[in-house]
Amino acid sequence: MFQLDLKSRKSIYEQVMDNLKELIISGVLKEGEKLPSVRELSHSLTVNPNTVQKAYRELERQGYIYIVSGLGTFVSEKSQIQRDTARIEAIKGELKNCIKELHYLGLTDQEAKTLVFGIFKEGSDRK
Amino acid sequence: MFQLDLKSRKSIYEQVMDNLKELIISGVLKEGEKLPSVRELSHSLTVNPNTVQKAYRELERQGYIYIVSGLGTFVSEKSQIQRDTARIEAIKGELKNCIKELHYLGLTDQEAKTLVFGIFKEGSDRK
Amino acid sequence: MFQLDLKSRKSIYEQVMDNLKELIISGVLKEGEKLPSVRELSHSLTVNPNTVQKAYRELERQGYIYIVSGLGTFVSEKSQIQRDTARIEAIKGELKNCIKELHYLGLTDQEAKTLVFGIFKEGSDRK
Amino acid sequence: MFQLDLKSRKSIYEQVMDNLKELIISGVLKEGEKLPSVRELSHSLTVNPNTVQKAYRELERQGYIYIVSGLGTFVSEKSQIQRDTARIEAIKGELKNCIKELHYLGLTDQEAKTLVFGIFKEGSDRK
DNA sequence: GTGGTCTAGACCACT
DNA sequence: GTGGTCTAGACCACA
Repeated sequence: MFQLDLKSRKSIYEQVMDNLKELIISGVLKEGEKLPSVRELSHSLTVNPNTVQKAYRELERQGYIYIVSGLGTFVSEKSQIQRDTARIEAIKGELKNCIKELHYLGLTDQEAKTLVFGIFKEGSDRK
Repeated sequence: MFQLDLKSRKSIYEQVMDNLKELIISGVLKEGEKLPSVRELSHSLTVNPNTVQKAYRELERQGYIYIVSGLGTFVSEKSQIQRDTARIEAIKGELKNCIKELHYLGLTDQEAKTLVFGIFKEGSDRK
Repeated sequence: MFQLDLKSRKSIYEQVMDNLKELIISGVLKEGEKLPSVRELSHSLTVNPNTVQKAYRELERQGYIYIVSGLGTFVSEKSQIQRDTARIEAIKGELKNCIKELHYLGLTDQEAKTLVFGIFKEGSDRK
Repeated sequence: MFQLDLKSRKSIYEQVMDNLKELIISGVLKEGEKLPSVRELSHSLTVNPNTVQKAYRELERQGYIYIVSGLGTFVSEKSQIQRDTARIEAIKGELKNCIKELHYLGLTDQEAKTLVFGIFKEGSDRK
């Protein structure tokens, strides 16, 4: 389904969440579709089931999926996904800091913009 | 000098780092200027000296300050940091993660771009 | 696993680092192999866990090991370290200092060269 | 007389020692010649007198100079300089470790030798 | 005075 | 169980 990077500093459950989010947002996992069971996924990732469960629970909290006890876990309708504006603001803050730091490191405004654009470009190329 | 948010999810030493970096980048702390000693700062923040030291050491590793044992800690010359391509790459990575996360949060590519642009615009307005 | 010399002028965490590096380089600890946990090693060395952790973190920074929070610490693949030109430069610096010091100690350039050659010779003999 | 690098991790008194040693070994400071007084040198280096004094004391211990109370400090006869064989062995150990590490980093024996030679070459070029 | 190392112990998040 | 952070101290070498 996807791969984890143990060497990353990100915790494993976060990586699982991020990967699943990506699959949902990109439409690979469609609305209403059933996710693999905790056991299945934990086995295929060779990861502790608790870790997968934590990822599922957090994704449910954020509205991406819903868990039906005894039946399985399913992708929510798009409209269910809450826009976590607080989180968005936090990220905006981080972005600001990064850009400020780029300036401090000697990049011109233009260079910084080019760098950021490059990231968007990479992203859309990959798709 | 600045305030910490003990309730934040960010660890204290990271907050110390970010605050100091901010002060350096914004020019409040000038090149060559002496930072408060580990003990001073730890006292004024009512935080353990080890915590401040950890922040100082990491900032030194990133090139923002240099530590002279027995003398004190000083802001590096900008020229020391510039051309630090490794650091720029690291920031690029952070930016990537931020942008990825915006997508996760449901923003379209276009919305994310607009948000990032806004940051650049704010920056140039402020000047 | 190994022994520390508390009387040494080297700090404990450096001794831990050097010993582990030696074990990794010599192949006693193989790629991917799990290192003892911080607590285990600190206990078996009768040393504070923080001290071991410091050694582990520095070794991670240098690329020799990688740390997975909650899982353990593992020896990096060699390929991760190779081509680490920054590290090579750092070693070159150390070598320079050593050679400078030999000169300080009164060895002529020729004597120093002979000594260094001897090391290469030993190495190839041992093979 | 010479310059210090505060950003170096070497302690200042060690830098003073090393510089003076270099001047003595290279013959710039000749046998019997008077060294600058602690005050003079500490002033010209803008350094704490205690620091210079510590360097002088240590150099005396190693036989490079001798201190005559009330008169000044002088360069020893060459024959006085003790060959600190223990120290030489220690350095040899460090060199061994460095070279081992170079091998581990993927350098061939030949590449390592070339690198080490380069250092000797630089040194003699500078003279 | 400065930073550097270390101990003994605590609490936390993650696996 | 794992590592990560933090506190409240202590002692050291250096300036």
